Amino acid sequence: MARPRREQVRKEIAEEIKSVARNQMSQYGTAGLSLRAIGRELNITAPAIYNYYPSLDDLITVLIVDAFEDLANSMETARANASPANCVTKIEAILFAYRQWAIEHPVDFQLIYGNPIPGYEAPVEVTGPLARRPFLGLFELYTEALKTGEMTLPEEYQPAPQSIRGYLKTWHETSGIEAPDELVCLLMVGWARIHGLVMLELFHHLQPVVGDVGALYAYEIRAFHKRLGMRA
Amino acid sequence: MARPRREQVRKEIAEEIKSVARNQMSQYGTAGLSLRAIGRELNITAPAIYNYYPSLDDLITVLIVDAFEDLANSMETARANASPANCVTKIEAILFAYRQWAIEHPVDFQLIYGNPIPGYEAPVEVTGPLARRPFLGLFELYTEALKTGEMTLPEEYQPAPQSIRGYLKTWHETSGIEAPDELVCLLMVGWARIHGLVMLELFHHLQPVVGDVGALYAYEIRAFHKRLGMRA
DNA sequence: ATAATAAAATAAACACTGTAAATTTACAGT
DNA sequence: ACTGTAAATTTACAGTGTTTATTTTATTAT
Repeated sequence: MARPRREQVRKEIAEEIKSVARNQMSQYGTAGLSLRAIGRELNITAPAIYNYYPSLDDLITVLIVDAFEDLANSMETARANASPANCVTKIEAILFAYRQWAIEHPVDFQLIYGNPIPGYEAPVEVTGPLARRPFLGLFELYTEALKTGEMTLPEEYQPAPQSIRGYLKTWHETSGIEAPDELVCLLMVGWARIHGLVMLELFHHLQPVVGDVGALYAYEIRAFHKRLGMRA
Repeated sequence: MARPRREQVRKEIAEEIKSVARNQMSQYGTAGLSLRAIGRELNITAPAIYNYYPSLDDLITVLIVDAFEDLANSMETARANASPANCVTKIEAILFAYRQWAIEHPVDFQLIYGNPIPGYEAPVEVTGPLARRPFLGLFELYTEALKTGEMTLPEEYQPAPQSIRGYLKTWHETSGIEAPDELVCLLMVGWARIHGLVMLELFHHLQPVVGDVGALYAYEIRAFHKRLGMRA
C-alpha cells in the first residue's frame, strides 16, 4: 500500500541540505561545494542526499532559483518601502537594493551572474523567466516616468542602433512589453552600468582606486537620473 | 659539477603545459582544469608537471599573468593602429579592443575579472600592477583630452563625492597619477559601463533582449563621448 | 666509450571528490 | 507480528591534487 509520505519531514531535510549547501558555497565559492562535505556536516552519508536531490546539478539549480527569487524580493520590498512620492525615489531604492543584495550575498550573485560552474548546465526554461523578474518593476517605473514626462531621453542616446531596432520589433511581440526602442536600450546600458560597478566591487577592482565604492555607485545613479531630467 | 640546465627544452615544455592548460580551461571553465588531464594530453604523468610548476596554483598564476598581458597588448596595438587624428578615435579603438578580446578569450576574461577559483588565492604583489596596465593608455588619453579641451566634464558628474575626494588625496601620491577627482571618478564609472556590458554579454544576458550586443556597446561608448563633447 | 651525476620522469600512496548499485534499517498499514 | 516501501548505509568505481620514494634518462667529465 502506498503509505502517505512524510512530506513534512522530507521538505525539512531538503531545506536543511540546501541551507548547508548555501553555507558551504559562501565559504568555498560556487564551484566548491561537495556532497560529502554536506553529508559530514549533517551526520549523513553523501549518497543519502540523492534521496532529496537527484544530483548535484539539481541542488545547484534550486540554489539558483532561490537566489533569483531572493534578489527579486529584496528589490520589490525596497520599492514598497520607498517613499511613494515619485518614480525616481522608488527606482533608486530598487537600484540600491541590487548592490546591497550583491554585497550581502556575493556568492549567490556569482552563482546567478558569474562564471558558469564547470560541469553544470542551467535549465534555460526555468532560469530564463526568473532572470527577468528582478527587473520587471524597474521597467514599469521607467516606462511610467517617460509617459508622465518625469523623464526624457537624452539626445546622445538617439536614435537607437538600426540593428537593435530591427530586433526589438519581434521582441516586443514575444515579451509583451511595450516601450520605445530608445528606452529599452537605455535600460539595458543602465543595467550594465550598475552591474559593472557591482562586479568590479565584488572582486575588489574599485576599492584600491576610489575607496568608497558605495559613494561611486550613488554618484553614477544620481548622475544618470539627473541626465534624464529626474529629480528626487 | 653543476651542469648547465637544458633551459631551452625546459622552457618549451613549460610553455606546452601552459598551452594545454589554457586549451582545457577554455573547454571546461576556469575551475575545470586538471593536472592529470593535462598529463594525459601530453602523454605525461601528472606529477611530472610539478617539475615545471610547483603547484596547480602557480600554473593558474602564470595563466593570469599571460591573460593580463595579452589583454594589455591587444589594447595597446589597437591604439597604435588607430588613426592618430585625435584622442577620441584612439580611445574608441582601445575600448572596442577590450570587448573584442573578451569575446575572443572568454575564459581568460573570466579568469581575470570573474569568480575566484575555489582554492586559489592570487598573489596581489604580482597581480595588482598587472591589473592596472591595460588602462594606463586610456588614462593618459582622457587626461590629455581634458587638458586640450577636446573633452569637458558634464555637470551631472560634478562635484565628485566627498568621501572619494578625501581618498583620492592619498591615492594621487601613491599612484603618481595626476588627474582631477572628477576625471578619476568618470573613468571608473566609464570602465564599469563597458565592463558591465561585456560581462552581461559573455553570460548571454543581453542577447535575448537587444540581439546585436556589439551595436549596443558602440552606442553606449558613442553616447558617452558625445556627452563629453568629443567628436570623432 | 665509460662512469658519474643531476635532472626529470614514474609508480605508489593518501585523502579527497561525485555517483551507481546492492544491501540493510526503520517504520507505517494491515 | 508481518509486509512493503522509503530511506539510509555500505561498497565500489573512476576521477582529482599532491607527496614520497624510486627509477629512468640525459648530459658532462674523465
